[in-house]
Amino acid sequence: MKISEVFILSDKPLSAIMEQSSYLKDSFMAEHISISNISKYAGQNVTLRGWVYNRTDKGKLCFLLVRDGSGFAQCVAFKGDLEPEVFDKTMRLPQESAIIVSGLVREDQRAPGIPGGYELGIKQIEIVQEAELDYPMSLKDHGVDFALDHRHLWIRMQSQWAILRVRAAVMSATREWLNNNGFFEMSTPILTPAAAEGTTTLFETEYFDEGKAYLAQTGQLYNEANIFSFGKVYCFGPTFRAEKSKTRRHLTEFWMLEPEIAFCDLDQLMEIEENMIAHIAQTVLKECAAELKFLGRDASKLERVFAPFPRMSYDDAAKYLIDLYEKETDPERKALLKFEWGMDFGAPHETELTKLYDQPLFVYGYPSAVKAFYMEPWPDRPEVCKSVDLLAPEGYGEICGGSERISNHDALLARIHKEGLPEEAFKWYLELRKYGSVPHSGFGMGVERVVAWLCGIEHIREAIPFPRTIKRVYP
RNA sequence: UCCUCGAUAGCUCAAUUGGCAGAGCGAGCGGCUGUUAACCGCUAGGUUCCAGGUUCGAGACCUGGUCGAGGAGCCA
Repeated sequence: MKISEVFILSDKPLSAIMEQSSYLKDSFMAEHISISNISKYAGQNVTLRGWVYNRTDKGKLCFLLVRDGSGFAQCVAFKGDLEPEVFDKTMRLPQESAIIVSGLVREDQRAPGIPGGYELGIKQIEIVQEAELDYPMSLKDHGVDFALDHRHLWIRMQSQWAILRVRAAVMSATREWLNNNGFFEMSTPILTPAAAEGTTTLFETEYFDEGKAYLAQTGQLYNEANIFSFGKVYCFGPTFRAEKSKTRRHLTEFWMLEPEIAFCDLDQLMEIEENMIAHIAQTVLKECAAELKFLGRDASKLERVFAPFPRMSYDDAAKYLIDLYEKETDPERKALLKFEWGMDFGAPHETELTKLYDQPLFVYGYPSAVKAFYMEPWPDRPEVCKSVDLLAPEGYGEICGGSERISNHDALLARIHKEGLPEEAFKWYLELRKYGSVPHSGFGMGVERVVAWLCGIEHIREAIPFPRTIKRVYP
């Protein structure tokens, strides 16, 4: 069968497109497939629907790299196989044109793509829309500012496609593990009346006649209410921080997972964290092998991510860091590594600690002074609290932060007073400690940081479809 | 808020001591039956971020500003 026709539909109404599409189906009878499954169709005629990612024409031969959302596949047109006007049109297809292309799938090691190794010999091509010629995102390098200004187009590029597919897998694996382990997803409010930890880092908005409302920077306090009804819960949504942080690890809007568990102490919390993180890493390794390979990620580094993770007390970490600081001779590095007991870790400190292991590292028992007011004090050491941070290897830093919460009413009230927080705002939160209070714990996981770590990318702004930074709310 | 760096063609960048504004990619035209960010030839494409200053002469030097990046602090 040799059918060679080009339909140019861009100026026609949708009904006309539908009509001609169904005509095509009848006339060609090729199954619509996803590129991700192309290897199953070797030797068969199929139809792909997608966009021209790249085109290379070579005289009587034309290669189209077509993407369809599920992957990237090479489609090859030979001049001798097609009507002259069809071949000519194919040769001139601009990047990003939308097409429906049919032909024979064949195995060929030379064929690029994701997954690659298979290509489609074009028999018929339908142009849904011929893209305009001034597509800004050429396949060469781009600067950060230009790329972010064109984020709506940048996400079409292979690297961004791969990263955001990993992100989706991370989110799905996270929910999968929690749902399979007795957790219930609870949506906590995004518009909130007050800060959990002070008001300097909140986005503020007018709320009718009620004064100010603030975009949530955590759902934790609400989840502490939820556990007394559901036992084990999590919230998973956007979180907002108005901090003027300008680093590769910060966004003003990021996605945070926050599990909260009743009858759970710090040790049990760490077990939950390491099992969940290991599940996420192993799922991504399995389901996103092609994406990680494209990104050049060393998969062996992730294969080691199995529970249990190493644990280190803050005291031991501090000892190690102070020793490191004292031995450092380079004045510039010495200034960065400056450390004494009681300080919170900076990024350079985290990096040094994670160099010690090729697994994520738990550091527990931080000084209460550098942590939030609701964290349970260590027994007999009130200057330290039952908190734990999980630091990702290879310098990716803190991916989870959690703690056992104060369950005693009077102890919590005392902390609220000590921090100078308005008692009235925490009335309901304190009330949870009056009716069946139990030891409980929870943590927050920054999705973009986990994605950046798993993908091995430099900056978390690429780990979310439309990043919001201190200098950017467009597009 | 602080420190450091940057802004030149649609994009990525170069331009020696202050002396004619350049290349690659992208776009257009032509050539090529296996390209992997193809290659070869030709064509088009510039308010060198803005304002002022020094100079015979400024992309470069000086002053002020705008925008951006990296980092610190803070945090996930």
